[in-house]
Amino acid sequence: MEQVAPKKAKPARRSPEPPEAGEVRLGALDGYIGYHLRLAQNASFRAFQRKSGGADLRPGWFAVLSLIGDNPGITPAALSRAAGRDKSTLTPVLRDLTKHQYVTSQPRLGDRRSYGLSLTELGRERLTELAAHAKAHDHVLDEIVGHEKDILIRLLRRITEEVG
Amino acid sequence: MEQVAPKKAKPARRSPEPPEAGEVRLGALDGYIGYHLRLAQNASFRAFQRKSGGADLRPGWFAVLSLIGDNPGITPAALSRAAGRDKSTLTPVLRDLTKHQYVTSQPRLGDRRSYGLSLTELGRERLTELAAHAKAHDHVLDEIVGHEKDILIRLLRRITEEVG
DNA sequence: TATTGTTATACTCTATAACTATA
DNA sequence: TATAGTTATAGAGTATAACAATA
Repeated sequence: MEQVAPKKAKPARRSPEPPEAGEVRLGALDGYIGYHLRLAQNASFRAFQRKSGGADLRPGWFAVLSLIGDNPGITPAALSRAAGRDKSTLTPVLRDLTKHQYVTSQPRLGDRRSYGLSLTELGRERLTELAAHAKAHDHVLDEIVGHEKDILIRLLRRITEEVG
Repeated sequence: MEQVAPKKAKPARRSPEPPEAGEVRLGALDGYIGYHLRLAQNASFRAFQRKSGGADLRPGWFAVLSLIGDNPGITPAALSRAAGRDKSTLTPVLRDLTKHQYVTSQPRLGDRRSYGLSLTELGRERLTELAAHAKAHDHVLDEIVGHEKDILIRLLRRITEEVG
């Protein structure tokens, strides 16, 4: 549970009276799923950012690009539902991805309010590139959880679907 | 007073050609621990916010209050390490908690740069109250994961500690 | 020199509300 | 009336950098 940057760890070892560094009691917090969920997600997210920071990989891009790649013609609304976020959060992402020529839109025949999204050739290349980073990152997670990965994903998915 | 549960689901059930609502393929994303971690944490966080919004329960308060309660005399720096966030993020939280009379500071005898934190009687009451909300929320999570709670927490903790 | 706590600043992710153009 | 997409605004959570005081 240390900082992200260097490895200057060196237990202060003073601890005159009050609870110091490593010996803090988590107490009731330790039994909360929500607490551990937050810590783990945060740690994972920061590690991911760190690892891909140099590659112009916005954390929000990969999931969107990947979903479009697997669902050519998908609409922004369907995308937002699949990604579990509000449609308004997608607008800037899609604008960026379009500006970078990773994504194109086609008008939808039956509904002029909407439009279908798909990857350009460039977008496909970009996705491949980003997927390599994501895979490397997730590989670390895979190693940490080992053979219990299936259980973990099943539980997380259940939380996503049923919490409310 | 305003209920936040509109609950106006309305399955569109049209799906002419492109991937619509529920039938989106997650594709590669589905195998990523990081992806499910993010979705689950987000869903859980929002549910928690929704449930406790009326009670003036800032999501960031409970963990801090709880940690101080379990570690009287803890310093802000130790607190930040225990909570896994930067010390600068604690300053405003502690200011609020102090302003509300939930937390007090005592000077530290051996180190005049720092100070020890502890709960006031009011803070202890507040913590009890917040803990009830948190417990209710986490109870939902408990039910979702069932008997595999221990496994889940163990895996999450391992991720928190080892990712990097 | 290193650490504690504070301040200033900024970025990401996300949400709600209001608006348009359709449907 | 309801939905799709956009815009504007807001808030939570977090980070980094620089600073003064102290170690």
